[in-house]
Amino acid sequence: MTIQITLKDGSKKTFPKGITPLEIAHSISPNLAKQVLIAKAQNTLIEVHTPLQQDTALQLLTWQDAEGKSTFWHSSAHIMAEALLAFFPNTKLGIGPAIENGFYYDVDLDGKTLSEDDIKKIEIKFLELSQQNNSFQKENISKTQAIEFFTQKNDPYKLDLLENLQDGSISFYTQGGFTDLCKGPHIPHTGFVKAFKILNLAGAYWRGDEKNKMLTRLYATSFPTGKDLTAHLTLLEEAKKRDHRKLGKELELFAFSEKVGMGLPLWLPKGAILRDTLQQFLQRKQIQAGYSPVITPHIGHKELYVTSGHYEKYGKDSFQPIQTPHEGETFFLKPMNCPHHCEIYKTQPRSYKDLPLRLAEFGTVYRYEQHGELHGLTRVRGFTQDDAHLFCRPDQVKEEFCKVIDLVLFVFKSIGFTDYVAQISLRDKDDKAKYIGTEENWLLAERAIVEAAEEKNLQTVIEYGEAAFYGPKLDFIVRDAIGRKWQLGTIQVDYNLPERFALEYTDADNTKKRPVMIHRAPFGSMERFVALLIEHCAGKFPFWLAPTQITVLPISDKFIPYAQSLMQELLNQNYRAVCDERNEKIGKKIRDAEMQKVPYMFVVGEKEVEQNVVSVRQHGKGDLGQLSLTAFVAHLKEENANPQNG
RNA sequence: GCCGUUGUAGCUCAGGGGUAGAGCACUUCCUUGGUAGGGAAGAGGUCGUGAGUUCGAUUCUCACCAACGGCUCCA
Repeated sequence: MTIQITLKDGSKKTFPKGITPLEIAHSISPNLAKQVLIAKAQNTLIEVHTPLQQDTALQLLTWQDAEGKSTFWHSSAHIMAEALLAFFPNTKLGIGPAIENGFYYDVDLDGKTLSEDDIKKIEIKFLELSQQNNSFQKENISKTQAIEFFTQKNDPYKLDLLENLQDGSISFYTQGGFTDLCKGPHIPHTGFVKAFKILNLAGAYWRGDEKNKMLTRLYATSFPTGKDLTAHLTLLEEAKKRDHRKLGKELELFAFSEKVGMGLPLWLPKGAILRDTLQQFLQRKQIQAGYSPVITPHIGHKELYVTSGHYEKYGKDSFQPIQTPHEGETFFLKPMNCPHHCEIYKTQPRSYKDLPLRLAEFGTVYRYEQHGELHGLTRVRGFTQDDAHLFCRPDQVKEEFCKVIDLVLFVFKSIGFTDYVAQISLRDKDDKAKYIGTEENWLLAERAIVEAAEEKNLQTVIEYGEAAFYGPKLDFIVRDAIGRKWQLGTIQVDYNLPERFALEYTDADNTKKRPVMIHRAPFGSMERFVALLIEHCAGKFPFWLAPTQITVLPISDKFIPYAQSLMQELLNQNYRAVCDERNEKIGKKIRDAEMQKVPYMFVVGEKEVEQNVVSVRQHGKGDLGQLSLTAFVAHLKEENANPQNG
């Protein structure tokens, strides 16, 4: 009795029936057999000791494979639980899945907290256990037995999990002295895990529901060699150096003040220049694309938000109202710009010929975010959206969508963002009742988004049920230095506000029609965009965005007049230049300019004055030699094309 | 809002029951220099805020505030 195995490279081999993936690995090479963690047969993960009974397409997965890693980490979570229980036997276990770059386990420590010493002890115990090469043994078990087991252990979380499991599909895994409810699969034995570190502790609600008890989440990672762990920790350190909060302080871009209030960023001179440059860049591009800039106030009458529906939905969770002392009026800080823009739409009767109408505003909004949620510039309470609202006919939705995607992609390309994903959020297929707007319009809009994303060749993820109640949307998701995901650009279709504000246009047949509204923000917000920009380029901004573009460094104060004249000439040509007149040696001035990541430095002394030239030094690259100012400016124009002209 | 950690000079951090220290930055003086830190002197802090324990608290306890790591949330 033989079976045919098709391997990853397409080759077919014949083996006796009942052979295991591990034996097959052995037959290929003993080295592979040492590395194989898990196998994949007909797209299902199976353990390496599983006998194969029929013809199968088989993949042997190692640490090099994503699924090899996640299995490795999941098994590591079991070992960590075993190590933890060795010191805290009363701990109740929640869930312990693999995640990106590691794994976690949610545990109920029975009121105890873990100290640094405890962590160290657990880490040592973990390695002790892994060295025992304990195999992961699976045991299928009936639901009754499982419930009995965890009732005896008094573990409410596992019992909760069991409630949702089908009898017959329940399995336990045991390694060493530790048994856990788990559907598997696992790596062959604990010995594969040679390096382990607990990264941090955090609170997490059981099942992610804030009504439930908060458990302690141990985040950890593990590797097949100590070298891999060291490399990973080095990577984390490097990422921390890019953190926009650290660089924002070092490069004097922005700050926070307890007195001003949490989550309310103060833009320092250098940060303000950067932000302003970005804003002008987009503003110009938008005018080219047929947008009309508008400006609206920072507060709005309560009635505005009653009409928009935001008052009812968010009124009590927002910044509290502002009362006028005499008229008895109530105002709110504006949490978004759309209602104001709807009122602008209504200032005159609109014809189908006027559409699309694209109203754009860099509008500052205020939202009362939970204080635990605030994070540097990426999550704040007062921020400026690069907002615009496109009022269009239903048949224009797709074209407008495509144009916005073009604009977003242009922005990303100009900045050098390449690592992003477009997330399309559509309705929940099973619960269409919670959405407003007609079925016809939804279908039209959803199709328009999907098609537009396809036409523009976006790498997309479709999420059902993630749409806003008022319409589907497309968000651009970008990662920060530490791998956290943030929504930047967004494009959202809205059927709600046109309805609530009773927006109309007169169609060709002289009937009143309702326009569709599209919200869009390529940057998302100036704050979040700048944060990710800082991390993306590690503070080394492209020339056109650098707060200081050129620093002139006189060798001694004899040459300050010449240095000043150079600076002035650069300023006259609209470059951002400064002159370092401090009584310091040139080495020190260069060091400081390098640390501030200024793109170009002019070193000027006797030679330069005599020949009327500058010695140019480029950040991170060093001495470029001597040039006349004219030649340098020509070089700049060649090297640093401003994307505004693109 | 919830769980955990942290809070000492403008910044980065050390210290510790008897009212504080370093480096950088800052001010003044010396130095006038050639591609990543020249030298000296000086000024700077109610040790996050408030209460409690104590003869005495910046240090120990508690509460509050804020930052950080997460969870929940995110128009």
